[in-house]
Amino acid sequence: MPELYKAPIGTRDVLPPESWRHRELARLALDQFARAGYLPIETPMFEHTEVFERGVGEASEVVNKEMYTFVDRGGRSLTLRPEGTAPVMRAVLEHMLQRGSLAGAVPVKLCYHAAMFRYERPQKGRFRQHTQVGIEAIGSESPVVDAEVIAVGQRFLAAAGVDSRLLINSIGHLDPSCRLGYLEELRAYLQERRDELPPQDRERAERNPLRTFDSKEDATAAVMAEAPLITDHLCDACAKHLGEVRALLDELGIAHELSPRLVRGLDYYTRTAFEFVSDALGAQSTVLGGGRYDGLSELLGGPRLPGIGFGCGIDRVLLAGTFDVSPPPTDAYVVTIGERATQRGFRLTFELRDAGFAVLCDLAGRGIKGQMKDAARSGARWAVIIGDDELGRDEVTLRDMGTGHEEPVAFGDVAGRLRT
RNA sequence: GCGGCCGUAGCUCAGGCUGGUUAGAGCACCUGGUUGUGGUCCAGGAUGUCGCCGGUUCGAAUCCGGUCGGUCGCCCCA
Repeated sequence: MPELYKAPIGTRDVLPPESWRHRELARLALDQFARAGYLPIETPMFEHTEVFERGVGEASEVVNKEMYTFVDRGGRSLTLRPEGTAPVMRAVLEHMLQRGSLAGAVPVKLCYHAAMFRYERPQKGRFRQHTQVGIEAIGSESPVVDAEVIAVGQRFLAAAGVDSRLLINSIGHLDPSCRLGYLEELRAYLQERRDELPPQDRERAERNPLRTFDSKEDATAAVMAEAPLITDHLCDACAKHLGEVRALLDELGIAHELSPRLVRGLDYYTRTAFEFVSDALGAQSTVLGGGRYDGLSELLGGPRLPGIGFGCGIDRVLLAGTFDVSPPPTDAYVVTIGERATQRGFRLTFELRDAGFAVLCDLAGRGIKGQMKDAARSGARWAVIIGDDELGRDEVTLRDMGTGHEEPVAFGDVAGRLRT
């Protein structure tokens, strides 16, 4: 540890001007979400570890080995949130939002912009701390909610200039007539062709058969190409639900591909699963992903409370998309010569700021030349120059930094002149 | 947790294979030319634990080992 001032592995500082893009992109997201009726919610950065163990699922990779878990001074096991859905559901249950302050709102619609933490090996588009924006709609099973959530995500990505494809699937619900029955069939199939799988995938096939579809091994892909598909084994209700979601997407003209091999890693997902993938991200192709989690509330000990939502990594959106914004322009820079002028100029700086302008002044005791240079560096449109000559006439010299043209302006008229 | 590649000024990089005087360039930065004027130009200037630790050697940025960090991929995910 030779360097004390070095960010921990997998974390990074977002510096200007990139920090400006981050901020504005998050603002764009939250604005769009708000227009669709999703209200901002802030949950703690950490939760009781059990919220994730039970909500996300102890078998999942995320909970298994990727959580930042610590014991606080009171002996409680706490975990920095690795994802946004379980904490939001926990908050909805704790405050009984569906009956309390948001009574009558069915579903309860919430959105967030928050840091997530996962102890993973860093890679392109993947960090141990990253920021997500996301929405959750809790309290309705209607396929219209699914379609709305997906469409809100699609609109956001479009606005952020991300070129992506939408993959959608249904993974059914936990019942022998649906996912459980299918899993049995899939297991039997994998057992039958076990010898054809690479060792790594054999283990996976047993532990989490659905995930075998994700393998990038050619041999495995060949086996999975002929495997039974969940889409063909959904119960009538789940199949109908998926069909209705797709019809609504068609209604909006949102292109999507049925992807029977799309599976999600977190245990709480039921029925609709979807993700938007981009080719611009290397191995981390998912830029926005989500799905329905009708069983989550009960896993947390709550009543039956269906929901659906998505999470979207804004670091990835920035990497994959074309979203860009310019930093706010500087309107004026107050240049002063001499002590009296410095005092008067300092006051003018704040008078102009109070009037709504972006105004800078020297904070380093520079001479006029240094101040002019600083003014140019700041991109200020105007230099407001004040020296003894100006003070004597109760005016300033206003210099147009673009053309170099200068004109005298009375102190009281500066704000008005800047406005033109 | 596993594997490939990489670590030289604030930034982008040369030098390294074939160890040897004060380790370079461009950009950025500072000063002066212009004692009240930037962006151009000219002249000058400052800047590096050559990632870190150890080994080989008379001598290491250069060779070797380890380590830390970055990057890309596996796993998994936003």
